[in-house]
Amino acid sequence: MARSAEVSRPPTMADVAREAGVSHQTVSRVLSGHPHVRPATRAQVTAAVDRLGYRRNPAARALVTRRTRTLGVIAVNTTLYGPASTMAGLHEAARDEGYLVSAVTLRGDGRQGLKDAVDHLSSWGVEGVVALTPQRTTGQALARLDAPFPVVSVEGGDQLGLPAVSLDQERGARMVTEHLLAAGHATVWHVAGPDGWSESEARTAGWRAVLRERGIAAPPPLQGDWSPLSGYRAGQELAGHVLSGQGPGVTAVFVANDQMALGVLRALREAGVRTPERVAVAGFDDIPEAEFFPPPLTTVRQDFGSIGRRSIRLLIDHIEGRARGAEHVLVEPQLIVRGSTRGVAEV
Amino acid sequence: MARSAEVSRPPTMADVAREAGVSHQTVSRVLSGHPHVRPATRAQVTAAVDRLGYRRNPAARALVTRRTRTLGVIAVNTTLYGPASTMAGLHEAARDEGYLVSAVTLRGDGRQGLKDAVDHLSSWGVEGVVALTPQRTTGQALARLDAPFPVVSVEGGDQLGLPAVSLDQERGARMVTEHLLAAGHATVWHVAGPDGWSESEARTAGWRAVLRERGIAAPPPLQGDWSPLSGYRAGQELAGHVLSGQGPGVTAVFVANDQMALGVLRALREAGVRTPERVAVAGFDDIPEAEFFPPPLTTVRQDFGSIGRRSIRLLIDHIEGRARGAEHVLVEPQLIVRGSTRGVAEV
DNA sequence: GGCACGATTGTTAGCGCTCACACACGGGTG
DNA sequence: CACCCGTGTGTGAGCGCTAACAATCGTGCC
Repeated sequence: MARSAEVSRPPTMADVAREAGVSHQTVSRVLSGHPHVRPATRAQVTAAVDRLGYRRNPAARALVTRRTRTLGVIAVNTTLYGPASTMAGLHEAARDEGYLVSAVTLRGDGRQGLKDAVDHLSSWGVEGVVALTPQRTTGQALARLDAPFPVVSVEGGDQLGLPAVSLDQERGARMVTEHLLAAGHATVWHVAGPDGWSESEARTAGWRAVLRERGIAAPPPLQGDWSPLSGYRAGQELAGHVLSGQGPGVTAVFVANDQMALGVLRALREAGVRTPERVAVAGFDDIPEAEFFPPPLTTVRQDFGSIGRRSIRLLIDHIEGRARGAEHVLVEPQLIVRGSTRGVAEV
Repeated sequence: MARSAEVSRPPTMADVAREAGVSHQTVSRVLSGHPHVRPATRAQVTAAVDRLGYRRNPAARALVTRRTRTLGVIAVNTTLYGPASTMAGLHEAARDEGYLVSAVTLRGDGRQGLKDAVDHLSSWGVEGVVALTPQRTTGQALARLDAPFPVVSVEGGDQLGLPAVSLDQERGARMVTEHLLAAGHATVWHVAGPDGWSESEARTAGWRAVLRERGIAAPPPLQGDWSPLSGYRAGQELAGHVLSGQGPGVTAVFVANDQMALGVLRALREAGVRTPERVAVAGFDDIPEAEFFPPPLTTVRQDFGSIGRRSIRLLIDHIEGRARGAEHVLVEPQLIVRGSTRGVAEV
């Protein structure tokens, strides 16, 4: 490791060149895998690199190549299972493609928060952004932002004019609804997610479409905010209907996500309404806990990891000029049938 | 927006200088908030910046300042609630301090995977790393890595010789155990997490310490792997003890995390063992679902967000030379008492 | 035997910014 | 009235790297 005694600055390409007895350009060529380098030279350079523990300075590279190989992610609530899993897929794919990913959580609401987030990423020179903006207004704000780099929208709804990736929410909702009808239920009730969320709206739309197609009247949907508590409240209301025996009978409920379904199950249980014997319940997402709910929850699995990976690939295709336009990648949902909709009690 | 017609390259500081009729140095001064600039000049520069939509090139800055203001995070499984929440806190704090954060998930096991992760971050010039490495071996590998930048360990156990942040796991375990004993239970059973995880070991240690202090024999701990399924299996075993009436009576169980507790609850329910009347159950973490478990789960709340924020601050203190050495920041746990350990059934 | 051409290596110029320094100016001080 | 010092601004020199071009050395072919 003996070398000229600078105080303790990391070695530069020139240091390596000197050590290997070649020019700095040759070092650069070896490091970037340029073809026309004699094997012997290459070996010398590699040895010198190892000896000195040299690493290329990314800032200097970025300065001259105008490529930072850095991507940004904008998300709302990354502590939930879905977004967190999507992020994991995102990071993995980006790393495989040789990019760095940095995430920013949206703070404050819509317009300004979004602009701040984009600015933050922008000031670090990201080459593109994946935005997890499930709320309609945020998606629209995003589309209007006109960022100086490609933006891919994930679960951001349809009409944004941006390249997008999402689960086929409507299809998933149809699958659950059809599953419940096939089990002999006369109709299917629905606990919807909050207004203004594209996922929420697509799931409701899918549910409604199936009922319409079969000429079944859709009961008035209840509404929650994705939280278990809101599901609990909706569940209490449903239990009321069951016990009072009024209106179209409540025998099957499609809840727009698993967390709310947990709340619904609790409310039904507290009211003495047995699941699935008296009321069948299904959710959406397939969070890891769903299999252990009382009873195990029938739900629609979203392959969040795959959504993340697809969106990174789409983004990179745009950055590297292999894609243009606003294509929409749809990921297939999968119905997971468990005890909460089976004829037999599991618990 | 009229300006000299380069093809379409983003404006440089020189462009702004020309536009504002000053030198590039003055622009730099304005942008970095240098004091000795006449207000009028400052205004001209700001106006020119706005007019041109100018942004400083981060690569050029980093090249000369030798500061990338980028941090790395290494984590294992970021899809779980705990790590995901910690990450969120981390990102937030870093953004407030003007740093960019990039995360990398560990792939493969211990040594090599860790080295690859560090290399990846390193090649992007991170100035420091926060490592969420709850497994003992990973933590040790990390300590031995001798990275060229500060590393803060989160929940990585004690003896690593690295600056560290963690929840006071042992204290949390003591709180639950004491809570259960105070409710009149003769002893407390334990479903532990997997071997080799510092959190698992600290929780077991806290539980054992309380029993020892009171001269109570510790029942043999069962063991899971954090998953609901493993909790379910442990729960079946416990249910067996309860029903057979053998050995020291099972009336209270401290489960090392909430997800396993969910499995335990299900197993007990299936075996007809009522909670909390017959057996009280407590968990650890306070995941959002815990409040809606059947019954609502008594647990120890970890303030994951705060853990994330503290670790970023600690890391930045090291980077900026305000701290040295291997101090260990402990975050206080909080006991959350719910129906699963109350004398009265909630459900 | 000379020349074209590909393989291999070196030389030169920046990329866009900050730092160190120089310079100009004005008002107080001895 | 010369001098000093603080304020405000400009000039020049790189940071460490890649891209473009230039130079050198063979080798095969006519």
